[in-house]
Amino acid sequence: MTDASWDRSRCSVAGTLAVVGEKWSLLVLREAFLGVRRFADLQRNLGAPKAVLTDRLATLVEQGILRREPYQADGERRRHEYRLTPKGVDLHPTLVALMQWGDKHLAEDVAPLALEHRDCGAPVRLELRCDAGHQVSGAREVRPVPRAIPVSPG
Amino acid sequence: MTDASWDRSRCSVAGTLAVVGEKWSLLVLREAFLGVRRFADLQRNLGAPKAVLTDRLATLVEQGILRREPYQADGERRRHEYRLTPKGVDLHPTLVALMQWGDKHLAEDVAPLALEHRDCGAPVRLELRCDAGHQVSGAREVRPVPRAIPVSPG
DNA sequence: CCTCCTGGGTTCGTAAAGCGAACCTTGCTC
DNA sequence: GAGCAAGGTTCGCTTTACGAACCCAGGAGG
Repeated sequence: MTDASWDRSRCSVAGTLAVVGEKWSLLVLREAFLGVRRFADLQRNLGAPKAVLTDRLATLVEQGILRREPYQADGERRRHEYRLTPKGVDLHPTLVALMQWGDKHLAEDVAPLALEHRDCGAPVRLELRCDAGHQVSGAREVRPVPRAIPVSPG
Repeated sequence: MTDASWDRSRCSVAGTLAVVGEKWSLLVLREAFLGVRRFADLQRNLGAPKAVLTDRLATLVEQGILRREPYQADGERRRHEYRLTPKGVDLHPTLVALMQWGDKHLAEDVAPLALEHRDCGAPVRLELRCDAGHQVSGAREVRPVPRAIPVSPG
């Protein structure tokens, strides 16, 4: 029972999923990180229904994860594109985490997309570290500590 | 157009989301990482409908993320509990990433759950690093490099 | 023995979300 | 002024989520 004694209703995992946990949301953000910004390109790359995509984009804009910016291509009408805000950029590790898991457990041959450090070209990966500088090798080395509104102690 | 030129259908992000992207799946895993293993506890903590929970658990077991293990409590009937497999444990960074984002962007006062290094008690966080040992400060320092089946070059 | 209780489900009917196809609108080119 | 394309909206259908009710096994208690 010990580990159940904190208030799930304000859990950050749940909160984040409430914002980006719907179908397509994270895939839209994947595209955003790949530099895709226009509705039609998103729609083509994702294969999502337009209505759903419209709705997801609106939600992400509303949440401050994307922003809608006007742009003007040569000899074309004024349109707008969707770009990541800093708040959206902060979701990068989440996507990397999902990608790394898929690369390890789903890839049939080789990972379809590599991430490399722009400065040195070396492959990039996510790591857990503590503030004392130790690398944390796995989940078992991490202790979750509830902070808010503990169940009234006996 | 450059960044759109690889095969999304085998994207690891999409693949991972296909496995754990449904509603409740990641929250079930959150509970698993907190040590919750029994159906009734999961149901109580999550507030998910039983039918959905049953279905998610079955999917996660099928996918090799959880395993169903028999156990026997004192003076009770033989039941089974759900435990993370190594494949499931590998989803830890994903949950940490979601949590960190929520802690930063949704928390009203203080993060409801802290993670600390079991050995030294220091707070733990996710970091991007390259194999050359550099810390990668943000998404902009990462270059995505498609590897599979590029569009036939002109 | 019969009933209650509890964990772990299944079965329902309804409400919401996702879906593809069709349609609309704006403003460009021809 | 016809055609086209981006970026949507609308529509009807299918799938999924939902909560409430029910079921089943087995130990406890009378």
